[in-house]
Amino acid sequence: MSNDQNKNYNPYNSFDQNMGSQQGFEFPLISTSDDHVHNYMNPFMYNHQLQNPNHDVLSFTNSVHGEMDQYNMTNATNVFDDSSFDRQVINEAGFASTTAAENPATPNSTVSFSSSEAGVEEDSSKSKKLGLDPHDQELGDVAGKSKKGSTSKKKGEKKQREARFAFMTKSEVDNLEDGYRWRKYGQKAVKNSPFPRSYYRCTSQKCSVKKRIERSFEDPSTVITTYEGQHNHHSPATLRGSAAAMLNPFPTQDLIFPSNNNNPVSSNFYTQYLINHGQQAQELLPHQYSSPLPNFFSSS
DNA sequence: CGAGTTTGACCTGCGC
DNA sequence: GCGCAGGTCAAACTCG
Repeated sequence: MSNDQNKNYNPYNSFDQNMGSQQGFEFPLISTSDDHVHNYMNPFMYNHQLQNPNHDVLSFTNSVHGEMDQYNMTNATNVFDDSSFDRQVINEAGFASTTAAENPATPNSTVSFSSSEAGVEEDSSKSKKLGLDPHDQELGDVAGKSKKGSTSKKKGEKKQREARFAFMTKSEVDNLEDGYRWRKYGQKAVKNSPFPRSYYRCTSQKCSVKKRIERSFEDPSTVITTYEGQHNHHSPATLRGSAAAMLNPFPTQDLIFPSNNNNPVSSNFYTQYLINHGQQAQELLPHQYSSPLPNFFSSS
């Protein structure tokens, strides 16, 4: 994909054309019309993950770095204000991400969405255009590199990226409770945004999971959280008896997914999950999202 | 006193 | 090569 093409690339278009119809699902949020602009790849990720368990999940929600226009996501605020959108917990999106991260078939994960699939470029320079940064090519080197400049990466070696998953929540609180303990290790001002980006690492030893939290400059009430890597341990909250935290590595509060009143099933992750697992859909409160337990949540 | 946060310096990659 | 931006380090600091 050329730069110009990349610039105008809309993942929703691509998915709609290349993936959605093939898989027999309807995802009403995958739309490029101004009235249905969504910064959620989650149903995409979810469905894609079901069909392609070997693929990592990436989200385009990194495109907050002044690049939203490229994806026609400028109406994010309207999305959140739209009463036709449901609010659901992250479970489904979470396991969609974690499936790839924990799938033993992918010891060294690679970028999932090639241009032939969804138009996501693996090339680091193009990734940057998408709001992805080249540092994310790195895998496993938790500390990155020493301050002295030494690096575990040999010269010319291509860094590999940890599985990443980003999503947006509408919340006054930046750091959403997700059952894990995090240590903040940095904060940076974000270009073109009045809101800083905070960097967190999982406090558990030998766990390389990181997350970044920043507020959308377009919708200050929206928090963008990006998880990177996979926990190699259970949630500390497990020990405290939090069922939700046991099963869900992602925040359970106020996560927003678009829904479609005309087709609530297709837009409901949980329901879709149940359907795909031959179970009856039912309404659940966030704290009830404890069953079924996706087996890929269990640590190996 | 340990755990977590703050913050300026440093490192790296990329575009020009 | 230089400047910029993102990401990380680590000493100093805060808090319970």
